[in-house]
Amino acid sequence: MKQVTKHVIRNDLKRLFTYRLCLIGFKRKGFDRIYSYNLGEEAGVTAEQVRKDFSVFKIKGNKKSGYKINDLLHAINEIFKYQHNQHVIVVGMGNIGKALVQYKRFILRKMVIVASFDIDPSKQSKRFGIPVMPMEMMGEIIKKFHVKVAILAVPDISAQDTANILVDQGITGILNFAPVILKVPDDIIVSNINLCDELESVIYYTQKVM
Amino acid sequence: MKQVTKHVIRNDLKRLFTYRLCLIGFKRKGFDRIYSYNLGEEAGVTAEQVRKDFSVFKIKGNKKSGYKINDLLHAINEIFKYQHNQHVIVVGMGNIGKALVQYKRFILRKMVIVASFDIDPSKQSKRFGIPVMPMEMMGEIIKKFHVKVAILAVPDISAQDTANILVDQGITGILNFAPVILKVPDDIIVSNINLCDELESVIYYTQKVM
DNA sequence: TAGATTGTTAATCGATTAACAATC
DNA sequence: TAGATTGTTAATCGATTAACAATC
Repeated sequence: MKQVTKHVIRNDLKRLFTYRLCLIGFKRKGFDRIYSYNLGEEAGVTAEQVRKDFSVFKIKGNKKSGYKINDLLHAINEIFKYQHNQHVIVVGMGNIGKALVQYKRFILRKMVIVASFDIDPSKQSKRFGIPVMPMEMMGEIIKKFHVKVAILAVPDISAQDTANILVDQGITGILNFAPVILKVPDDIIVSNINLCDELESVIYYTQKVM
Repeated sequence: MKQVTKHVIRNDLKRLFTYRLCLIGFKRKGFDRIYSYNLGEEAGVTAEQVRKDFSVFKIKGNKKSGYKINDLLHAINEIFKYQHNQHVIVVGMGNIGKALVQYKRFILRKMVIVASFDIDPSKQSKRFGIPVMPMEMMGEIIKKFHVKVAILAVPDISAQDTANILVDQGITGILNFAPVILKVPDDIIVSNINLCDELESVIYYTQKVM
């Protein structure tokens, strides 16, 4: 029943995020329209890739004058509109957890952290804009705020146990910072961020003579 | 001259990190030897993938009795040995920067943060085990500690300017947390971690009926 | 209209998986 | 030895790129 999940961000979705970032940049610089060639160059992909991606997501341009930046931004936001104002919880208030509850950009992207949890009672007294609660209150909060997604930032030894609790309480998506391959039912989405792996990779490539 | 870089973690390298994690787990459970099948199952890939990866990195097993866990761990560590005890700096001491300088796991993986930097003088008085210095001292520290890799955690508006300074000072690898596509010379390694994109992706897939 | 760009289909490229000989 | 597993080559699959007709 429990199964290893693989890594979820599809490449085309990731590129869509990148395009949005670039489009906001172009707009800020005063551009109104854009060609697949310009956007591709900025985003670090080919023009064909850009057109192909838009084609997959049914985003249309104009055969002569390219794409209107506002239309593209609107179309991309439309793809993600159901994700807006979703409630998220953070479990584990160590260094990473604390940073994430205070991370301003989630709000700008309309993702709302409603509560955080930690087993350590001394952390529960502290406040970072949102309350830090004991683990026992998780079920109640998940129900109250219809939370579907949790950020898991507990120590690696307790990661699997905590993930099991989250799934039992109705969480269907986990952004996991613990360096552990979580085993969850296969309808649960897990995405892993391993900061050590990321940093070590960069070091690896800088050391490597290419 | 300046060029957009793409995303650096090669899939096989990423899997190597995953294998290491799994192997440590197996070892802890008392295992001594392992088959490609077991490791694949634990890591969420096929047995063929495991054998292929080991083949690429010239890691040998035994045709009857599989792989010795200690040999595998040793071989994987050998691949990354030149990365050990590399010095790293953190630029930007906001939420993310602060969390990273206090992140214990980097040390366990033999990556050493030697200093951090922030333009805000009020942050420079604070200490998190390592000193927070004014940006002007960056060149000196980079030279003194032979730093090649920087973690970039400044606000998005200053990310490109800061990256330019880093490259000028001799940094060749950047782990970038700012939601910006950095333009750097093409011999510079850039890896991007975009926390909003990661969280939004998880939400996207949980909302999507599949 | 002529030229340039999109949108889509076909070709290519790379990565994963299958097959199987080698061999412990 | 017989059976099982590795290691590598070939086949498949999927993603990216090229080509080009449609069209503004």
